[in-house]
Amino acid sequence: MLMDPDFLPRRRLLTAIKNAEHATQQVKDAAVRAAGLTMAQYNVMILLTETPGITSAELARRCFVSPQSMNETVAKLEKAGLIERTPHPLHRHVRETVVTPAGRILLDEADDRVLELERLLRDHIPREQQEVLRDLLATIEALAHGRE
Amino acid sequence: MLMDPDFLPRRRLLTAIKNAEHATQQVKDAAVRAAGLTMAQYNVMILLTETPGITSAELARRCFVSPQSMNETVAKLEKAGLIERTPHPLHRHVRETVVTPAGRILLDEADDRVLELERLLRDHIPREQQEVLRDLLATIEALAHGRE
DNA sequence: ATGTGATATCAGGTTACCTGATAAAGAGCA
DNA sequence: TGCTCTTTATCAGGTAACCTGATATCACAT
Repeated sequence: MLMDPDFLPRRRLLTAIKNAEHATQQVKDAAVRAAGLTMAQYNVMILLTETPGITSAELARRCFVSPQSMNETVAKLEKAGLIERTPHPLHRHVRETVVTPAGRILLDEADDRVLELERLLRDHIPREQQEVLRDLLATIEALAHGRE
Repeated sequence: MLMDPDFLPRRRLLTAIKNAEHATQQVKDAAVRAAGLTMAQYNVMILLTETPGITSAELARRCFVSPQSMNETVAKLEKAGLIERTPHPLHRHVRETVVTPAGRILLDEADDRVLELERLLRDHIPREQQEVLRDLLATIEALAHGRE
């Protein structure tokens, strides 16, 4: 059963995306782990830095994981004192989540190393190409989400 | 502690890559799971289709995982009858791995659905842009691998 | 013949997911 | 008021995919 050679795995956009992501993920993982965090924890804290005070349920939605899964990550971060969860003034069983100063220190340590990679990429890719890449990846993300 | 707004998470190439990969991965995962395979199994079988007869150790190297980890995946595929491992004629404790006809059927079933996504992407991205994207992602992969 | 290196594989452990089941509280409505 | 619907949070149990460490085996070069 012959396959169109233009659709062989090594010619696929999906393969190129997976490979690039996997390679960058490995570097990020080492950076994050060096600060004593896991990737899941790092991702949550990054989100909390951008939009402080969101709930665990909201974090789950933004990360496209189940609330239960996010709850696990958040519970571990809380026990480690890296985030704080305070009851919402109106809706008391809802808990607003923020990064603590201690968490911020670890996050910065991890993110500094991640940013080294980001800068490396930008130093090797012309600015206009960076825009093209961002656009293409956003298009792809949207197309994929439309398939779920 | 203020951050250069151009390096905020939502402006990062690394974020764009992660998001696109995650979205496509979800679709692929559903496709693969519908055929009764896991992503790890699918990836191994795809590699075996491109280069039949390679060893578990070689598969591990190409997937950037430990030999032990790959051994697990391969053992499960073998037990399910989806791959076959025959002793190398010269080096008898080395086992050459190939996809069985039964495995091929499941793989094709999974890959048909994955190719639907690949085609969707290509239908929405001009051909020249596809080349640009492949090049950029290959560059990024190489840069990241250089950092390990 | 002997040590080096590669392959294979067992054992044990972690992380990040998942589904299912509950509890608790606010929101909308009869 | 009381009742149902939805959302949030969380416990319990389970799985896939990784990891490190320890062994056994065998080819090969010194």
